[in-house]
Amino acid sequence: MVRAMRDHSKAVERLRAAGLRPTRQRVELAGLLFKGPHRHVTAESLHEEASGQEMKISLATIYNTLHQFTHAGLLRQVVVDAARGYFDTNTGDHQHFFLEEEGRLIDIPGEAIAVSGIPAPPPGMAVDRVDVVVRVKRS
Amino acid sequence: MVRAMRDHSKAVERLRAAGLRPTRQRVELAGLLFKGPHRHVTAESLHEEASGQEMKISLATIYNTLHQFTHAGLLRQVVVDAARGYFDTNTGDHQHFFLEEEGRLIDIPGEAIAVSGIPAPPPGMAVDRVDVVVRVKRS
DNA sequence: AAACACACTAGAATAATTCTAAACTATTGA
DNA sequence: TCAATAGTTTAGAATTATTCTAGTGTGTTT
Repeated sequence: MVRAMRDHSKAVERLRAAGLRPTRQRVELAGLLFKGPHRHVTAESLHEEASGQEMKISLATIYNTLHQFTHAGLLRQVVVDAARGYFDTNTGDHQHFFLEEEGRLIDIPGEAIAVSGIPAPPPGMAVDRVDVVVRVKRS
Repeated sequence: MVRAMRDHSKAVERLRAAGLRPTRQRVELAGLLFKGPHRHVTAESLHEEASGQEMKISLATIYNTLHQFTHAGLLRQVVVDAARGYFDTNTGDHQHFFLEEEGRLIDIPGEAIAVSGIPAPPPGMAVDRVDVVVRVKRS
């Protein structure tokens, strides 16, 4: 009970800090996403997970929420596969292995990897973010 | 006429070398894709271009052909944006700037950029390819 | 507790892509 | 040269992921 309260209020705080109203749906999804270790989800996978835990949240809300969380910097979107957006709870500096056959992502810590020699962006443009995807296959 | 013949037979050679039958559609698309300097296309953009030049090629064939060319190593697919696959005629070692507002790609030469410190892939897996996308925005 | 702005939802709509099955065409070998 | 055949193209339907719409519900502020 105490524990449940703590988790819940942590999610509420997190949402408030991000300028998002702590609605029931957002709090529940934040619970799933940020309770444990970092993870990668798709809208569909998160929706199934929530439904499996008797949370009543529409798929449209999952999409909205994932994008809102992303805008707020709580998630980061990783694009590896046309037509499938993965959202990562780890927004820190890191990159990914992408297992092509399985469609699965594995983190590569930011300290491990370095990209050097990026040319100056076109005039008037600034680097927003550098994504590295290391595609791997069964050998 | 002589020139046209030469271009045409180069495309045919290229396709034969890749193990693809030089059908009318494939030859025409190869003409568009490989005639000039390297370029980035989507299925839709290539279809419009072909249609604009009175080539009668269905969109389904454009999709098939882009994927066949990609398997054959004639193109490389760049994934930057969920739900939009860009195909690049430059299959050599290079990376991309992605202009987020415009949805446009700009090449970064392979010599310029270097990725170091990639950890060993999971056991039984081998690196297929490393993609770097430098996302830029108006500053 | 009322009022307001914002959020949620089901279901329709959209967009990109893939599938299907019938019609066509390049290649092969007689 | 001309079938046979194996691979290719096509229109249109189907699928998949995602976004939109507009009506209902809820958190916040006073």
